[in-house]
Amino acid sequence: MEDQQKDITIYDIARKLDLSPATVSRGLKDHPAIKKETRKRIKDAAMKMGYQNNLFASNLRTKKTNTIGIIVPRLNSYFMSSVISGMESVVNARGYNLIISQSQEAFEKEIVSANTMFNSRVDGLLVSLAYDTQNIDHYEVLLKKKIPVIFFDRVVDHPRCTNIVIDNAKAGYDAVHHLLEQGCKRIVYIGGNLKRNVYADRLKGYKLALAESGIPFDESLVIINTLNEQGGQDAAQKILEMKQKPDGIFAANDSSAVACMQEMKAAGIRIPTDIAVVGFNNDPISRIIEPNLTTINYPGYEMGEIAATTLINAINSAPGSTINTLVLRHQLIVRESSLRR
Amino acid sequence: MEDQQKDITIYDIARKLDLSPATVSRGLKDHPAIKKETRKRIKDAAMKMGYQNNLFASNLRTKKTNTIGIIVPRLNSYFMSSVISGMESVVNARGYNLIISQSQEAFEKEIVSANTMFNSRVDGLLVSLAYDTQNIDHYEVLLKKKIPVIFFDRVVDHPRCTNIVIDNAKAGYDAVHHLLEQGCKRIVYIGGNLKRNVYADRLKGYKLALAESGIPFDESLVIINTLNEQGGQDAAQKILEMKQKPDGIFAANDSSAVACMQEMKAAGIRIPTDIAVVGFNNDPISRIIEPNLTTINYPGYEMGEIAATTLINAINSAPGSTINTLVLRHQLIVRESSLRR
DNA sequence: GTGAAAGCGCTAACAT
DNA sequence: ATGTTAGCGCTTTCAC
Repeated sequence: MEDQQKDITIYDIARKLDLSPATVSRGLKDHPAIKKETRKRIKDAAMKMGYQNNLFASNLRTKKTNTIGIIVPRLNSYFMSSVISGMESVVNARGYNLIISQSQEAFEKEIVSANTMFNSRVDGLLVSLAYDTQNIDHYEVLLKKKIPVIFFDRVVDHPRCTNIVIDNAKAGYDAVHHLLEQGCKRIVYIGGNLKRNVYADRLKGYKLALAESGIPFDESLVIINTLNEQGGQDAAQKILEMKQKPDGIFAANDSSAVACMQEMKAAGIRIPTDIAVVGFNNDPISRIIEPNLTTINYPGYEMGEIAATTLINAINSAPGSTINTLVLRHQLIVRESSLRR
Repeated sequence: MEDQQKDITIYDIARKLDLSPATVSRGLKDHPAIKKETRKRIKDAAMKMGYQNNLFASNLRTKKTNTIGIIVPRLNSYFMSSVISGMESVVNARGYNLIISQSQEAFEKEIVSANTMFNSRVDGLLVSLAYDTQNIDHYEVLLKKKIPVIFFDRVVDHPRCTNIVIDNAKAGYDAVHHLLEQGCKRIVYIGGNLKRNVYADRLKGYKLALAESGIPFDESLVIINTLNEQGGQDAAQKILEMKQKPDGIFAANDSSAVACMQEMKAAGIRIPTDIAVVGFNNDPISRIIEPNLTTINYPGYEMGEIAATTLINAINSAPGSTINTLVLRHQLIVRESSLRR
């Protein structure tokens, strides 16, 4: 009997304390117009009676939800977990809730997720685009209502959205420049859909580094796929079948780099002697594979923190945030997989 | 000007169609009492006017939120991502939303998360306990309101909660039995806090397998720590310092097993010749480490699906769900790290 | 410093 | 088959 009781409301507290609901509401919120002592009485009573703020009622009134949405391609990478972790830490500290949705790397599902977020009336949205997202019309409905949308990692230019990224072109350049320094002449790039800035920009860096060394760009050395384990294996297959063997690989993520290395090792290729390899992300697996994988450190946790902070600032300041792009620092981490001298 | 317009409500639709708000509300919900044709008119108008259901208003009325909460220790493991993925798939299909919170393996933070979930008025809660959670009093407030709570993986017995697990004792037995078959005589167990069923039960299985082979249990072969990378390294250190070297290791997760292997390899120990190793979870890293790690396959995705389905059933059927424990199938996967004959 | 009253948008019991 | 009405619990303007 004593479970399933009705919820305590501010009316119950008001009655008990012989105050008006309005005063109770104010007292609970530490409104300065209420006497300190009254405030204390109210809070004590609320505590004792097991009062619990009804978010739906207040959201209905105030039209703020204190909820932030996140749409990511997938949760299952070390990078993404770090990002989410960073977001959670700032969001919680600022009193917001988080709802997370996975697009499963699919455009269609991303649209559904965006609508769900809209219907849940999130105060703001953090997005990393799916692999094959074609356009971002599905975010217009939020933007039209001045709900800020911030893109991170896999971003797209939009006049009203801030982007949080690393300098992918520079990172790609750093990776390939390093391979060239190690004496590589024929370097394969394994990347994802070039619609995604991260893969396109890393390719730009690749090209720039080659150009700088006077090496002509060779289309046939660019392999595009989904960059998962299967993708890495497929890439290895392609490389093994090349008539003119490459001597370096720059892969746009560590999972594909590792899968590719395993396949090549199984085929008797020595790394780095025959082929030097550089990955991307500094995933823990880069320190498990043998030889340990040279990679680009990607500050996921910090990216999450910054994206969330920027979003909350945008939510709380009326005018369209003026920051266009925020670029975090990356770093080449050299390990054995690429060391040839 | 045309952005930031006021939301369209059922009143707007009612006025436009010369109907009552009640009829519109019913029409939108496909209430059978409304003429098919009227329903269509209502829906068309809603679509055209850009109507969007206000969840707060309906939640306030109905006291159902269509939201399910998840509390997990951490998001950053392959296992957890798989579980969440499985949950998301069924939850979405059934029209529920998901809110996810990480306890960061800390009791204190788990309490906060539980309260947040309660305040968000989730319809049900899926929980895997933090490393050092002492008791589950913080879920009583939900249970008292008949909000179903289901534990998965790291569970605890409670008369009103269903548990979704694998048979950890049997899995531990399988792992150790396999090591014994391979000729191991002194087997180390690396596990986590024995307050957690998963680690306690795996230890039980370990003991049982030893007992069966007539090998006396040796307390000094049990290493308890946090099972992360650091934990694995620490365990390796301890093992290297043992006067009487063990010839087998059963680690309660793959990350610690892998970190331990790396440390031992660096110290010149040969695996499996000097020491055979078995891990737990079938994390992708088990196929990256060399030699590939023998492990227990843990069906994370399925566990997520089943936990979510069970929860939704509990939400929709008034009486206390009668299922107490649901046990999924596990499987020993033998790879090179343990093969000595 | 506190109270009265209206209304956020929706639903459901009760009419008709 | 549709309409009337009341109310979910909270916030906030205006009054005192």
